[in-house]
Amino acid sequence: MKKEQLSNLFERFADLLEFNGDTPFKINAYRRAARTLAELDGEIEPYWREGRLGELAGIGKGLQEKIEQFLSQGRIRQYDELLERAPKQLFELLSIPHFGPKTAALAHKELGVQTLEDLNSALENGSLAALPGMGAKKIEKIRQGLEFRRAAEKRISIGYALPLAEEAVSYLREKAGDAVGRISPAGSVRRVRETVHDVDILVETDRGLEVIGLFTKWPRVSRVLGAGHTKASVMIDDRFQIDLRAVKGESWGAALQYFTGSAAHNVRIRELARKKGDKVNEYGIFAGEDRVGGEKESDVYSRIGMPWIAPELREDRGEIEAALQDRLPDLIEPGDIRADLHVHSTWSDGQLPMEQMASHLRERGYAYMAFCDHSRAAYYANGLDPERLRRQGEEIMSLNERMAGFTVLAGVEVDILPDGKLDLDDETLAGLDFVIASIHSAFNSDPTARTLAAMENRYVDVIAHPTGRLISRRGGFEIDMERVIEGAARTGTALEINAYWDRLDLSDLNVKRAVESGVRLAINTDAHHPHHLPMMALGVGTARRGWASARDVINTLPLEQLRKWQKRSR
DNA sequence: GCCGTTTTCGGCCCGACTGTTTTCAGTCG
Repeated sequence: MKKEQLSNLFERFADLLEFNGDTPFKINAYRRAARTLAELDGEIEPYWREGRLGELAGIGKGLQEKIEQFLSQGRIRQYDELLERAPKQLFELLSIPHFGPKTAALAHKELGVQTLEDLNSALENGSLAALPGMGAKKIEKIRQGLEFRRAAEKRISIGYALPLAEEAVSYLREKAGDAVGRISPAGSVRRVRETVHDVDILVETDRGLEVIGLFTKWPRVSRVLGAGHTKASVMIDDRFQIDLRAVKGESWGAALQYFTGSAAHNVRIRELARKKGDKVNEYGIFAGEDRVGGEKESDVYSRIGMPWIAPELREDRGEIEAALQDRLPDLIEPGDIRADLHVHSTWSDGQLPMEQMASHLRERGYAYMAFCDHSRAAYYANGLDPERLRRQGEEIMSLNERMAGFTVLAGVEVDILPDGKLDLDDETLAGLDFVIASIHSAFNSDPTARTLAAMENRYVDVIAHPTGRLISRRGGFEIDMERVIEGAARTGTALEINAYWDRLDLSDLNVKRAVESGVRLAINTDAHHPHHLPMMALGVGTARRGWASARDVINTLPLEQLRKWQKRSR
């Protein structure tokens, strides 16, 4: 993917410029262009061929020329020249906390530091400490930063971060009592990004020092990195950072808006405010010296003439334009979900028998659910053949007689085989209430064609985890999502947002594409244990990040309407 | 390097914290 290569190239270009002490605005221009490219719908080449590169946000004459150079020659001369003169591992060095471009340039110029190993030596032999401006504490921070960089290579899943944030909020609410008012997660956790690098919590209080003191004594805190009267940073399990910020009530809304981000969204918001002659910062909205708002988050938006924007949309992916034109989507809410349509039991690799599992789902307030255990090709998961499926169906019938006001559908997660056929015949599928199809093997045998073939089957209601990615382990198979979305729209098959923390598949961007094409979605937990059921919130969050409404999602439908929606009844 | 209903030049979001600075630079979010 050329656009991804270019996006990475521009990010590194910005690092190089920063290392060389170039102007910050120029550096930002490169980073903005990198972002535009990363989030571009479709390929970059057509823009080049049709001379439309200049239409892209933040791509002017100079960057256009660089993109053309890259696309025609595979490289950018100026970049190569900068790279030539920079330390060998510049990008690795710059990723070390507290070791920024200025310090890197100094260490390179004075000590010839080229690599992480060089830096380690310069720390060990005291030569870095001997440089001007390098005191003992700064050296210690860099040493810890280097250690941290080696330990924490990857980001943390939202599946871990969101519950942790909620736990921190509960702790504060309980311990701080009437010292605190409103408390909320902020940052990428509040935006429900699939991975985050820390958790931000905002608390309303007039007694900052006291509340922050309490927070640093939370038993889950393993280390306090810093604590003042407006902010504390702590580590959980020595590997995960939480930042707490204390603000006064009059600033609550402005602060919540500011600390929720994203950075790109906030830059746009502040620009708009400035054009109206206002100044927005984390303390409020100001016209000259006068405070004109900031107590409520919506103040920030209403002041610049737009409705409040849901946190999940705040990525500068068109939400600001939509808000200005009053065409923000009517986003799906957690309470819209009436069913979980992808749940496993001990009939395959689930950990609880159906009756217990079904009780947990009913307790969550759903009206119905579907057991979709694996089919026989998933032998590792004790997959079901037609005979065992028939017996499971009988058990579900008797289960339904005992479950008042709650319906259990007999379903299956049928494997899409390497040749594109399904692992069960149509007669068996016709005997079930609900059918999910998915790829679990042979990821390299044309997953696009196999998925398209599966969608042609009139009994297949949903394609589960369409890209097969595991966020912490693999990127997913090479699937042409554009064609899959077209196929789903044509055949009337839903695509799953698998809410399991390591999948979140479809991703937010793919959800947005699907919604724009009129494809229906199904948000399911793929639960193998009741502990997995709360992850529905991650799926709904991902749907919201993809601009989905309740009407885009089939498991918001009452059961009779779900049945009418199915292909088999059309 | 980008961009324009103040502008084709002169802006570009803005503040906290830390350390080593005796007045501010670097880093971070």
